[in-house]
Amino acid sequence: MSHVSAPTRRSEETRSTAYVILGCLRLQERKPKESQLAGERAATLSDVAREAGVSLATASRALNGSDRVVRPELQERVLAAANKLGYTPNANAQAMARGSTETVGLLVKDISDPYFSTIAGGLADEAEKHGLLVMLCNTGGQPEREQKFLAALRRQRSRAIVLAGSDTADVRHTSEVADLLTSYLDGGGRAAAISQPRLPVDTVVIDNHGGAKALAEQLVGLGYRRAAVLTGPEDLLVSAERHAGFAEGWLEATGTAPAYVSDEFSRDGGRRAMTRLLEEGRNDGAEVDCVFAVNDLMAVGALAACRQAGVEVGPDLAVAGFDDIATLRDVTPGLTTVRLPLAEIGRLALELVLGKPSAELRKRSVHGEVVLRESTPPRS
Amino acid sequence: MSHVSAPTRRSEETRSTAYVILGCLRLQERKPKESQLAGERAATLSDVAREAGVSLATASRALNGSDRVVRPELQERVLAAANKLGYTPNANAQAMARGSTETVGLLVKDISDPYFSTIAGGLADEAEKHGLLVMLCNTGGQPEREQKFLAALRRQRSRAIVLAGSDTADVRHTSEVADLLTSYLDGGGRAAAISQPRLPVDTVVIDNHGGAKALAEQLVGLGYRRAAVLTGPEDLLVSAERHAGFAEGWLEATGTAPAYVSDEFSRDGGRRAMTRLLEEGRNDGAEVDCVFAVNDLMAVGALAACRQAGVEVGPDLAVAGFDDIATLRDVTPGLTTVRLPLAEIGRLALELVLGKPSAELRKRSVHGEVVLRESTPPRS
DNA sequence: AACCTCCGATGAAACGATTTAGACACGGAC
DNA sequence: GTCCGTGTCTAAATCGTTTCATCGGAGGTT
Repeated sequence: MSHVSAPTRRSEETRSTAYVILGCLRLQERKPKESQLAGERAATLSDVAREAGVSLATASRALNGSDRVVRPELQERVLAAANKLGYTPNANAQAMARGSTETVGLLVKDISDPYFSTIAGGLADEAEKHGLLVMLCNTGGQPEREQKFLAALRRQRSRAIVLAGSDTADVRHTSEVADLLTSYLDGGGRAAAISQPRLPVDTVVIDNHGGAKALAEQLVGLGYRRAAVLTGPEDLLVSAERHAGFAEGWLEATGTAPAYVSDEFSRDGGRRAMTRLLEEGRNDGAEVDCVFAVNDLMAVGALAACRQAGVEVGPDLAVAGFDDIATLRDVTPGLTTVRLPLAEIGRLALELVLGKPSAELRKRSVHGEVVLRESTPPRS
Repeated sequence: MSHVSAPTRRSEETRSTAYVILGCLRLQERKPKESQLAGERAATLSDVAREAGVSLATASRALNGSDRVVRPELQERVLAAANKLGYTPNANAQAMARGSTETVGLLVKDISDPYFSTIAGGLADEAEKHGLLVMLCNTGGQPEREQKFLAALRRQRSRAIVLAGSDTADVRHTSEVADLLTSYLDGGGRAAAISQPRLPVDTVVIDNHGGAKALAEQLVGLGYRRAAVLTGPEDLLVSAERHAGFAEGWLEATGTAPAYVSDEFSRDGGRRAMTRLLEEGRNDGAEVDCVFAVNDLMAVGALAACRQAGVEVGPDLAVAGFDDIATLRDVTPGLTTVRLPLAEIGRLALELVLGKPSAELRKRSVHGEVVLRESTPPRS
């Protein structure tokens, strides 16, 4: 077989490697139906047992060596047979027989948001270490979807669930989620939440309040005196906590409370809020020297608004954010923010949810670290 | 029951809603072991059937009404029984009996990379519409991990697999992946790839070459004459394609080939490459007026390097990227780039993999759109 | 030689669904 | 009165593993 470039010349023995030679791998001739009808169904454990000339039980033990009491010689024969037949255990059957799976569910509001994707990355890495698979559930912040996913994960008999999602003050929804969760827990599942302290499960608590407060103190230390906060929707807990923390710090340090404007918890929300803030400031003359956006995305929107309005961030006006999103570390001017170890948070959440269960709710606190950059220079 | 604030007063009937009244929901008293031993195991379909006074078969039909031939009255009785017992179908058992699952696997190199997370977002949304769950596999670009995940997805009898991952010229690895994939396909699975044309499966082809070429043409049109390309590792296909496309366009338009520097396919790689480029330029006097980084992350790194070196991007030097990552749309100066409909690509990949199988390989092309911003002003 | 112990392997019963083939009752047509 | 559909429901087989009793035999004690 000289060159394999003529697809017609390809024979059976070439199936595994020959087509690699081509720049573009070719699909070998599949016969979608025939192969199944021809009794070529996936090899099962009984097939392996028969091939090796042992019983089902022995084959099972030899393969997953649970309570390894199988003669080495037999073990080898079974392994060889499995290999020869291309045996792949059926995880669903295993799950049924064992009564537990190797799957954990992860609920996020929006995986394309770097906040969540970074958490997901950390969690996925940790999961891989434990040999677990991650079910990604993108709720889009819709309560129905969140509940649907929760139900689905329960059906799947997921070993554990991590909620990193929408964290609203919607009592009705929260209570329904709590219900689903407790019945899931009753069924032997494990669950943990990230920064949703209202849920009746173990939680990775992010110190939003403290981080924002520390930021406020630093800003006052830099010489700023009149602040405004760009917040998300009122019922979004993260936003509310950060707002409150900042306000508290600011009040304690300056004796005045910061103003605030709220809009969407997104880049565009930040831009709109900032635009409004600038207009109002011009109108009533009560201009601020410093703006805190409750997350980096909003802060970046604010930067854009400033640019458009001809306000130079840094000299004219200080802007700070929260999260320290990696891809945003290069905006100009460098954005002062509160760094959150997001990947670590994901890792921690999985650790928490896999740790041995305890009667009382476990909490694991994570603190942010203020990172000063050029968007908040010392005030002259 | 006036105020429920005293946990001790809580009785059985309050289980579903009462604790919601508290600011912080409380875990109801769980008895981790007892409840299981007390025969309180999850309700099964037989339980429901018994409760409703019908047979297993009827209960099954009534619930998932496949070939609906069950009397409405009975149907209702079954539904009521299921509801009363809090019945949750066991997806694993269903998967076994039906021989198929509701799960699709998604392999990405790094979910915390906005490129992949945006694709994942699009795919997840589409999956939700089809009632499918997404298994997220974060390969970290490690071949062994990729193969492990593929095997795991096969064990799980995933309905389909989408590969959006590492796309290297490593022939050995690619061939092993191809092997795993074909045996998965033989087992009745479906698979598709994103921008990995060497794999023997349906593919969403991203026109990296054309996009980069178009970008080159536009830049020449703006008056640039001496270009350099910041590439990723040589064996990374995306990088190579974009490099080649840009080079081709540039060569055709100016008659000269662009120089290039390669480094990691990341922000830091871009920064290092740019730094080296600037140094070399100063040394041999062959300075460039325009730099194309093969993705936005590298471009942003390049911007940082320029800033540090005191080179003003725009007036002094043009910089362009590729992808149009959403969170990077606000860097300053605005980054010229080639916009890719990433979410759409994820959606498309799922569509492709769920579409009815065909004998020949299906390809779906996606083109980028050049977006000019301030980082590449018209050359005076 | 009879008895007791282990050790290693096996048979068969779960696990929780779906689904096929069969049973039963009821009418209408001849 | 017999025959044949038709419409519902049930019994039982099946899916692929795990695991709990068993059970046969080898080896050591008395």
